Amino acid sequence: MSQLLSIMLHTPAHSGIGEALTYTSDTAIAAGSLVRVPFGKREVLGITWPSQQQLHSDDLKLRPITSVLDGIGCLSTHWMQMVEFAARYYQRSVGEVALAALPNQLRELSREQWERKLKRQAKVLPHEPSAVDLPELTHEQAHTLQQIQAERGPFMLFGNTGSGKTEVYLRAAQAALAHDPKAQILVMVPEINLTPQLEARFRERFAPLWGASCLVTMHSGLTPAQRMNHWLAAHTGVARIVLGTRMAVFASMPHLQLIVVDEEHDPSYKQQEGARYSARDLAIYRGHLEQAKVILGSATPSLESWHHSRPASDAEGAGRYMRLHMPSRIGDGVLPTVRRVDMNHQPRNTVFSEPLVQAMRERVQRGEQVLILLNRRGYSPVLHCRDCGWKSECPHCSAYRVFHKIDRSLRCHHCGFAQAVPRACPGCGNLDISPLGSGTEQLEEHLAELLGSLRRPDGQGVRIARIDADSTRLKGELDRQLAEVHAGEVDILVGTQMIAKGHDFRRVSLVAALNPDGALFSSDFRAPERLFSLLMQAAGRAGRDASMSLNAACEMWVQTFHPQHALFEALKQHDYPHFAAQQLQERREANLPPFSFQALVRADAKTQEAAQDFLNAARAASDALAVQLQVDVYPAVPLTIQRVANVERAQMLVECLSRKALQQFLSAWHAPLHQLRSQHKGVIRWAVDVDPLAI
DNA sequence: AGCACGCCGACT
DNA sequence: GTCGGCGTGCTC
Repeated sequence: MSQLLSIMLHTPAHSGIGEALTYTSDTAIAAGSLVRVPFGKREVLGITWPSQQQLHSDDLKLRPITSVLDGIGCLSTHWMQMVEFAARYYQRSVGEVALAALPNQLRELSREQWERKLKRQAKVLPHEPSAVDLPELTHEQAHTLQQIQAERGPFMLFGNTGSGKTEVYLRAAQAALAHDPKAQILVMVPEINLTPQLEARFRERFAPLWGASCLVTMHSGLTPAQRMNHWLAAHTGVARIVLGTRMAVFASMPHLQLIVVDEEHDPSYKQQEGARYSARDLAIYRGHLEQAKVILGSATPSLESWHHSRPASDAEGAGRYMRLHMPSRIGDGVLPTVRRVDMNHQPRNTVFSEPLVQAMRERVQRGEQVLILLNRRGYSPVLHCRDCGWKSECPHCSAYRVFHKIDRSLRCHHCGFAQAVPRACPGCGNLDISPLGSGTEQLEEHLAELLGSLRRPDGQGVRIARIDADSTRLKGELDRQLAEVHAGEVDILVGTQMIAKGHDFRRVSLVAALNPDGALFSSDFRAPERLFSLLMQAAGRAGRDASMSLNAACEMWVQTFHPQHALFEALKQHDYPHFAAQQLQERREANLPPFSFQALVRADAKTQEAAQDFLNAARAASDALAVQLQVDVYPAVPLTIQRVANVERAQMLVECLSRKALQQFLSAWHAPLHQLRSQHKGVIRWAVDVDPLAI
C-alpha cells in the first residue's frame, strides 16, 4: 500500500501551485526528509512536510518520489516551523523559503553522489582538549553574564564600542557549550567583511577546547562545496558554533541553545531580494521556538529593539526584551570628544575646513592616524557643462553617472553602465565640462595637494590611502589595505562607511565626517537613526587602544551646516538613550514604526504608468478589506530612483497599527494582485516587502 | 523556478 | 525560407 507525502519544492508563491505537492511512496518517510522527486520533465529536490490539509488524490495522477537522501537526521520540526513562519510573514511560498535555505549543491546531488559525500563527511578528527587563558572580566561584564544566565531573554545588550560585548558573547557561548555536550550556538554579523575578525576570536577561544571542526562559517563568500560541508556540519551537530551573515539564521541546528546577533541595528540584516526577511527578527522568533536564548548587541540599537527593551519604569510598561547596559569602555578608554565645525562660517564649497586641515596636520606630525568619512565614491557625483546645462545622466536610469577619474570613466552606480568620459560636452561641443561635488577619489587627490609636503615623525612623507567599494573590488584587497593601515603605513585613510564598521584602527586619534547633513532632513524617517549609528560607530574607531597616551586627545569631527541640530548634540554627549527617546517620541506622534507596521508593494514595469496602474488597481480591489481591517493603503508613487536599467519602478505603502491586521490584509491581497498582474501589460514583476527599511 | 509551446523580426 | 526574441502556461 503506497503512502501519500506532502512535499515542498522550490516554487514561488505565484506559480499557480498552492503550497505542498503530493507524491506517493512505497515506504513511510518522516517529515523533514530530503527527497528527489519528478517534477514536470525534471527531477528536483524537495522536503517532506507535515501535511496540513488533506492530500487530494482523486482528481490528480500522483507520481512516486524518486529517492530519499537519507543517512542524516531529518530537518527538525522547529526548523520547519521557522521556515513556515518566515514564508507566511514575508509573503512568500514555504517551498521557496525552505529550499533557498539549503545549500545549492544539495539540489544538484543525485542519491549516489549524496551517499559518497556522506561517507567522506563521516570522518571526524579526534581532539585532545587543551586549556585556554581567559581574560579577566570587568565587573560590568560579569554582572551582564549573570543576568543572561538567570533570565530567559531575549536580551538587548547595549554597550559602546570597546565595552567588551564580544567577551560577553564568548563567555555566554562557552557556558552553553560546556553545560550541554550537544549544545549549538549561532552567531550573526551584518557583513561578510566582519566574519574573519569574529571568527578568529571564537576559534582562538574554542578550538583548543573542542577542536577546529567545532566552528563553521556561513555566508555568501563560501564556495558551493564549502557551503555544503558547513551546512552538513551544523545539521549533524559536528559544528557547535555557526558564525555567519543573515543567511545563517536558516542554518539547520538541531541543538541550538544560544543566538547572538551582533550589531543588531545594521540594515544588512534585512534581505533585499527574494523573501525579504529580517534575520534579526527571525532570530528572535527562532529563539522563542527553540527555547534558545537570544542576545542582540549594539552600541546604537535599532529603535525597534530599543523600544522592545524598554524598562518596566516606562509609561508603556516593560518591553518584551531585557535590556542589559554596559556603559564603560574597557581599560578606562574614553570616548572621543565630538567637535562640530560650522560650515556656514567657511568659504563656499569648502571641502576641508581650515581647522580640520590644521588638526590633520598635527596628528600626522605626531605619528597618529586620521580617518576621513564620506559616503560617496568616485571622483565626482556628476559632470556638468556650464554652457548648455548638460549633465552626465545615465541613459538607462534616472540617475547621474559618477565621474571616476582613475580610469576617466562615467559609471552608473545603479545599472553599472560605464563609458569613457567624452572629450567635449555631448550637448553643445563645449570642451569645458566640469565635475560637480566631490567623492572619495577627489578627497584623496585633494588631500595630497593640501598635505603633500607634510612629514611624519620618521621623516617620511605623508601617506594617504582610500578604501571604498572601488578600491576593494578585487578579492582580498580589503584585507590587504586594512593590514596596511594597521601596520601604520597609512597616515590618512579616506573612505566610505565601509571603514566605519567593526575594524579596529589602534592608532587612529581623529575621525572626521565631512558632509553628513543630507540625512538630517531626509524624507526617509530612518535616516537620522542610521546617521547617528554611523557617526557613533565611526567615533568608536578612534582611541581603541587604551594603553596609548593619545587616548585623551581622541576626537570625532563633524563638518555641518547645522551644528545645533539635536542629533549632533546627542552625539556630542555620546547619549544614545537621549537620541532614541527623542526619535521615538517623533515616531509615536507620527504613528511610524515601531508604533505602527508597514509593508511596501513594489512593481517593476516597462513604463511608470503601467507600474502605477497595476498597483492602483490592486489598491482599488482591496478597498473594502482595507477599511474593514483598518489598513491604510497609499496611492502608488515612483521610487526615488524611478528607472534602473530601463525598468520603471513604483511602490505603494501599506500601513496599519496592528501587525496582525496587516498580515491578514497582505495574505488576502495575494490573489487579487496575482490576478490583476495578467490584466496589466508591461508589468514585469511585483513583490511585497514587509517591515521595509527604506520607503 | 525551469522548461515547453507559440507567435513575430533580421539573418545563413 | 529559418534562428531566436520573450509572453503564457504547466508542473503533484
